[in-house]
Amino acid sequence: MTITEKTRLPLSRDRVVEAALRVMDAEGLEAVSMRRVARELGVEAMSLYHHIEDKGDLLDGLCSAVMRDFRYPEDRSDWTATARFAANEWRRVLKAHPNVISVFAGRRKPMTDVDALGPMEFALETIGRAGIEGRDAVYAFNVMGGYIMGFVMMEVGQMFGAGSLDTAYPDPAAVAQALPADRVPSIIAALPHMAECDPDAQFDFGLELLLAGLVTRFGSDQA
Amino acid sequence: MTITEKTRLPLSRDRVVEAALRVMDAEGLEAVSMRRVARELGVEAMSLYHHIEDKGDLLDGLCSAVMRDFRYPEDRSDWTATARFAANEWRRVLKAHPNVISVFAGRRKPMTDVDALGPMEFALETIGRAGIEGRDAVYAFNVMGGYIMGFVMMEVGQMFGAGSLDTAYPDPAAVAQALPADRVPSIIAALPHMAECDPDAQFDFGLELLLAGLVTRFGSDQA
DNA sequence: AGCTTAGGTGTACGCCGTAAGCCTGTCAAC
DNA sequence: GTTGACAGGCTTACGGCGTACACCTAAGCT
Repeated sequence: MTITEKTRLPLSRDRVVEAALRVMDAEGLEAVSMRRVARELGVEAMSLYHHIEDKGDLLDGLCSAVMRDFRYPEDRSDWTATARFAANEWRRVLKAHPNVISVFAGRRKPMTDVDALGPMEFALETIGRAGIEGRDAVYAFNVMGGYIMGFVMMEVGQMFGAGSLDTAYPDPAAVAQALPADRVPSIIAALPHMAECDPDAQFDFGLELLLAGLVTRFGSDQA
Repeated sequence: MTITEKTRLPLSRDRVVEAALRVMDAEGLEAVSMRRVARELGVEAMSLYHHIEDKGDLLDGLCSAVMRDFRYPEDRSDWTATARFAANEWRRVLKAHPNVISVFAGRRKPMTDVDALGPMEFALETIGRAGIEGRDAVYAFNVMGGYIMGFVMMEVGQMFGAGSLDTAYPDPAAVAQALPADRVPSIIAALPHMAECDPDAQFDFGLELLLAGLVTRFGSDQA
């Protein structure tokens, strides 16, 4: 189909997903509706269905698009360094689109898109390079993956008081105000430290704990 | 208000939240609408607004209700045992309502309900008993909490092929079918092990890694 | 020239959250 | 005992949602 006198780019699955990503980043996940995404493209809602199955398919596309930003290192000689890199990269792509974690959380089926699976393949490959195989590899993957996903989820959600991103931490004093002071003394005591903590350092802290645990459990041979 | 001739229980926030929980467990999160919950109670949608602020408030109530199932141990003498207990309990309450993890993931503000905060208070208290204080306590909490949340999220989502719950694992052969075989060899190799793995054992595996890491980092005094 | 088809549009249906107002039964104040 | 406030139900209505279905147009074939 040639471009009409309006000189409008033709739609495509990628363009639709990109537009949805923009809407999600700018206005939140609940703003991602067929009509809103279509408007973003100067088009009617029903036109999107020529390029995606349905809304679920669009959300799957969002997950894949986010994962496609994952960068792979050239040097993979040291597996712990590679694992560190992968973990940080995973967190980076998730935090680049803070609302996408809700989409992942809402999924009830395995991914099949090869773009979305690339990072997982890379992670398993790295685990294999560490000499961790079979059942142990799955253990290692789920432990690391769970940690990363959960950490980001708590981080972007400011779920238990500690947030990050560009939105500042909630003021500890204000949060404490909203709490029944005598019932949750340990939380109150922790609040100021939540505000002052560097989330990157926290993430690294747990990451090193897990990596060290994996190393002592499985040795540290490289390939 | 006395009970009318229809002998219907009066509504209350707790009854509304309970009904919503039932709907969510039976029909999924997207079925939790004002009208559906009202129908569950034999009532009209607008009646709910006399007991909850709005839908967001209802979802907050779901989170609190789930956390209220958290059981606390009597014996807290050994802090690692207590931490293990708390982690397992946290996972248990989340898995008892597999869709609630999406609600948590969608939250963008700290919790203030004391019922929902009880487990967090308990966790921080336990961490304190381990002699971990201040900034370190926040680190430990976020690391453990992130791990638990993320593990459950991946577990109930069957996100990367490995699921659990009563729904059986996806057949590894069938999943492999849907994959571009040559592009993701490590995933293909891991699939059968995902199917055969015990998720409880996986969870414990990572949990022990983290606990051991915390112990070596901070010593193991008890209180 | 005529056919197929890809890719856009418009209309319509049954959901959704919720604002606004109404109706009735309870209960405290008089 | 009457009255007035009000708690807690109900009804209606509005705008937005996902999407089924029918339609239109123009490109690319034979």
